[in-house]
Amino acid sequence: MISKEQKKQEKLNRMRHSMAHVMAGAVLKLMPEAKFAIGPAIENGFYYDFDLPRKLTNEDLETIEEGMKEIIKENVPFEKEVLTRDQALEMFKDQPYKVELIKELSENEEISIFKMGDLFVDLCRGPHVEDTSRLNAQGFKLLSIAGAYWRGDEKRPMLQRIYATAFGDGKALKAHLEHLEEMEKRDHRRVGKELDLFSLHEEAGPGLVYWHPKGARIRVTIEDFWRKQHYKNGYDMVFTPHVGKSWLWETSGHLDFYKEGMYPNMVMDNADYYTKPMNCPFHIMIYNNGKHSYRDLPFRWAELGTVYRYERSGTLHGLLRVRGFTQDDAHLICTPDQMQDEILEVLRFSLFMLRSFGFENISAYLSTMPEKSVGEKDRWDAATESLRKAIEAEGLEYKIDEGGGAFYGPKIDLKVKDTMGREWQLSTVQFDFNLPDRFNMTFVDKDGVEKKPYVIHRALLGSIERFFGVLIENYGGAFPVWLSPVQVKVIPVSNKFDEYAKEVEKSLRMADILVEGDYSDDRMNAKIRNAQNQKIPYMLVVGEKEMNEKAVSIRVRTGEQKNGVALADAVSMIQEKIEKKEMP
RNA sequence: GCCAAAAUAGCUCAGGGGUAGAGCAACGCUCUCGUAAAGCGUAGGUCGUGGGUUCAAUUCCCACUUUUGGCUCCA
Repeated sequence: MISKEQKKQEKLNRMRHSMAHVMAGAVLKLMPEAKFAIGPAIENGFYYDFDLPRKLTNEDLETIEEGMKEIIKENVPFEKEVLTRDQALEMFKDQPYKVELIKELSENEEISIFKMGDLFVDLCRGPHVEDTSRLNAQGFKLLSIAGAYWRGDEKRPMLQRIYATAFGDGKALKAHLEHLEEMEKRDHRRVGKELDLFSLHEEAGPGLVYWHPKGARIRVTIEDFWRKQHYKNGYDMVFTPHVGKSWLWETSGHLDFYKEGMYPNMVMDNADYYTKPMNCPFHIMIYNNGKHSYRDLPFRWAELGTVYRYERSGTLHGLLRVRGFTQDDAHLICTPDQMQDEILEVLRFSLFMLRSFGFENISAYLSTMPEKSVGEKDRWDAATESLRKAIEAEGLEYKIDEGGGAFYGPKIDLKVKDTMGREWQLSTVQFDFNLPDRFNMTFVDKDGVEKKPYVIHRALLGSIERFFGVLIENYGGAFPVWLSPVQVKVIPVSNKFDEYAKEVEKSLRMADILVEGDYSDDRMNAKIRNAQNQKIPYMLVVGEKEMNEKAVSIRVRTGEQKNGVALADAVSMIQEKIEKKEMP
C-alpha cells in the first residue's frame, strides 16, 4: 500500500531530480567542457556535482538559473533509452565520472540514460517528468556553491556542487525560503550575540567558549537542575583533574587510537601530560583505588567534566562543534545482574531530562557491533539486547544502526526534534568493553571470585555547550521563564519612580527571581522595546498609580497585559511559572 | 584537513591606489515621559596578521590566522 504522502513525496522527488538534469543542461551550455558527477534529489531540493574548468561565482549561479528557466519554457522532453555496456561507455567516453559509475554496474543491471532533448544526456535510472513543462520555473532557487568530494571520499577529487531548493509551486518555495530565514534568525551564534550570552575569540583559540554573565546564568540554572536530579536518581558527584600523565592515555588506548584528536603533550618533570579528551579513565582511577564487593555496586558517578579535543579546523561551528566542552558525563559500574535495570533507569532519566527542557519529540538509535571491535561476543549480545529492551519498555520509536556502534561497545543515542523540525542528537548511552579490560577493573562476586564489571558511559545533554546552542535555536532565545537569564525587567515610567521600582526589584530578588531594573534616561517606550528585544519574559511597569497602590503593571513578552496587579501576587505568579518550567 | 567566499568602529554594514563613512550602541547635556526607538552634541578605527608590488596600499598580489557555506571526520 502506498500512502498519499509517499505518492506526493515520490512526485516531488521526480520533479527535483528532473530539475537537477535541467541544471546540468544549463551548466553544460555555460561550460561545454564540464564533467558531470551525480545530481540527486534531496530533502527540500536537489544538487548536482560538477568538475569544471574554473571556479563558479555567484554571477554564474544567476546565469544558470536563467538558463534553467529557458529550458523549462521550451518544453523539452525527457526520454529514456536502454543501452548496452559498450554503447554506454562509448557515449560517455569523455565523462570519466560516468564511466566509473557504468563500470561499477553489475552485469544484470539495466543501463539506462535519459535524454533531455538534445541539451543534456545523463546516465540515470530515472524516473523523470515527461517534459520540462511539468516543472515550475517559479518553484526553484539556486542556493549555494559548495565543495564536495567525489563519492564522498576525501582522497578523491573535490568537485563543485550547486545546491538548490525546489517545490511544486511558488507558494511552497516561498514558505520554505521563509522557513530558512526564520532559522537564520534563531541561529544560536546570532542570538548569542544579540542577548550577550557567549563569545569565541580568534586570538585566544578557536573553538573555546567564553560564557558571558547572562549565558552563565542559564548554564548555572541548567547545572543546578542537573545536579539535583542526579542526586535524586542515586548518582554521586566526582571531580577529576583536567590533565593526566601519558600512562593514563597509554593504558586507556587513547594515545594509540585517538592521538590526532588530542591536544598535544606538555612536558613537565620528564613526563608527558595531556589534557583530557574524556573523563572515563579518571573515573576508573577512582574505582581502582580500592577493592569492591558486589555489595557496593552499582556505582553511578557523574561529573560535569570539561574535555578538550582537537577537532579539525573546518568542522568548528559556534557552540555546536567546539574544541573545549563540558560533558554531562557519568559512568555506571555494575554487575551483570544489575545491568538491565541500570539501562532502563538511565534511559528513563534521560527522557525525563530532555522533556524537562521542553523536548517532547524524542526518538532512539540503537547501534550494534561493528566489524572491528573488542570484548566477548556474548557480552555484546547481552548489552545490545538490554538496550533494545529498555527502548521498547519506554515505547520509543527507534532505528537500528547495524554495525554502527563504537569499537568498544553498543550504544543508544537519543535524538530530539526542535520547534523548527530539526533533529539533534543529545543523549548517548554506551557500553564499554575496552576500559574494564585495559584498566583491569574487578569486583569480588558472591562466590569470592574476582569478576569484570560492566561499564556504561552516558551523557544526557551531551555537552553543555552544544546543548546550550540547541536550546537557543529551539527557543530562538525566547526561553521559558526558568531558563531566562533575566526573568523580569522593572521599568519605571520615568525617573521619578525609580525608588519604587527599586523596591519592586528588591522584592523580586528576595523571592529568587532574576530581575533587573531599567533606570536609564530612556523613555518608557524605549525601555519596553529594549526589554522586548532581549526577550525578557516579564516587564513590570511602575508609575504613579502602581506606586500608590503597591502594585505593578505586567507586560508579558507575548504582548499580553495585566494592569494593577498587587506586587505580592505578581511575585507568586512568576514563581509559579519558574517552578512549572512554563513559558511566560 | 579539503573546496569556495569573507574579514572596515562594540554591533550591522557602505566605501575604495592619495592614511576612512552611516545607523545603532557608548558618553555628555536637555526633556520626566503610561506600553516596541525623544532631541542635540561628543568620542570611537595601524581597515584580521605578516610580507610583496608602488612615489604612495585599508584598496592590487602572496602567505598565514579566523569566520561563513559545504565535503570529510566526530574514538
